[in-house]
Amino acid sequence: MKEALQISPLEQTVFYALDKAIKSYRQFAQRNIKNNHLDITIDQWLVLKTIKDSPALTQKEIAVKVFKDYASITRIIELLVDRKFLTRSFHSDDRRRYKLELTSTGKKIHEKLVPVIYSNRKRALEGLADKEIELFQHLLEKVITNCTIII
Amino acid sequence: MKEALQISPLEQTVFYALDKAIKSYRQFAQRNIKNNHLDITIDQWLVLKTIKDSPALTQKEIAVKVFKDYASITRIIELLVDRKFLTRSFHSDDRRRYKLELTSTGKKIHEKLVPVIYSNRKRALEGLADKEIELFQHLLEKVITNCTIII
DNA sequence: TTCATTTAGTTGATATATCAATTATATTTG
DNA sequence: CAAATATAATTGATATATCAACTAAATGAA
Repeated sequence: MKEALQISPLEQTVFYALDKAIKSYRQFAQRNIKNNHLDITIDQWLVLKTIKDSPALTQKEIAVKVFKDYASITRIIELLVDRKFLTRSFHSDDRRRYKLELTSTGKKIHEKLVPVIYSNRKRALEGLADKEIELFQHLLEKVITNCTIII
Repeated sequence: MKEALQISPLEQTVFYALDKAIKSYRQFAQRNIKNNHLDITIDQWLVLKTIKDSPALTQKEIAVKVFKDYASITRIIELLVDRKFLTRSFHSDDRRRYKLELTSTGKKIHEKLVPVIYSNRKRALEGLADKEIELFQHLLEKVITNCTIII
């Protein structure tokens, strides 16, 4: 009996669930941010937070850290500057680089976002035991490794 | 002792790993598609496959099935038609709808993609036991549920 | 010191995501 | 039947992802 290579229905595949899970979380998180009258996207928040935590990073290093493309970082930073959350000035040592600093508005919105993000994460993981969360993270990292191996 | 609400470093959060996992998989899968000289995006493939499996769906139903926005489906279908993978004609019963059909080129590329996708999924899950995959899926669905609850 | 190379970042083109507004057709209701 | 409403799909605007080509500054070697 010959068997054709079968692709299972989308709904049954892990990667469909993976895609759906991160999208659901993003929609959920963005909705909560909006409901708190904070006008910023999740990706902008990620970059803002990264700069706050590590002000000395280059844009490339930021990109690696948040797992985004260099070009995306350029554009997100542009928007953050437009929205007055960031200032960009030349770096004293290396004129190819920029010095990025949060404005007081930037610091304020960061501060207001912290509890929202915190609660988002908590609610999204509700009902999972600590052990399960640990395992979850482990499984995700396994997939990341599998997909990143250079052959 | 007062304790500030602490947001852990990105690298340690589940949602960072979740985002990174699906992005890694997508990059991995897209690279393999390209290496097999198949010129199609993953999202286009998803929509093409869905139409092949369920030719009677409306675009809205397709959107729900692949967890994408209606507008995105319109545009992806537009591209699939441009690339001659699909034909679009009016539906006989309801003139608001379209009848979508794979062309022979569309069927061919679908057929060629099946083993590639199959191998992508397999390789991305290498080293995970069946039980672990099951649990993985279960955890993902839990997150999806948590983020989807309407309050 | 000059030229090649590397590094930091930008820009353009195309694909996708999201939200809101809009069009065209069907359906329901008074 | 006519008006109101619902449904299928599109369109415009803006944000992000990806890839390739490009600019400018720094570094390194001859």
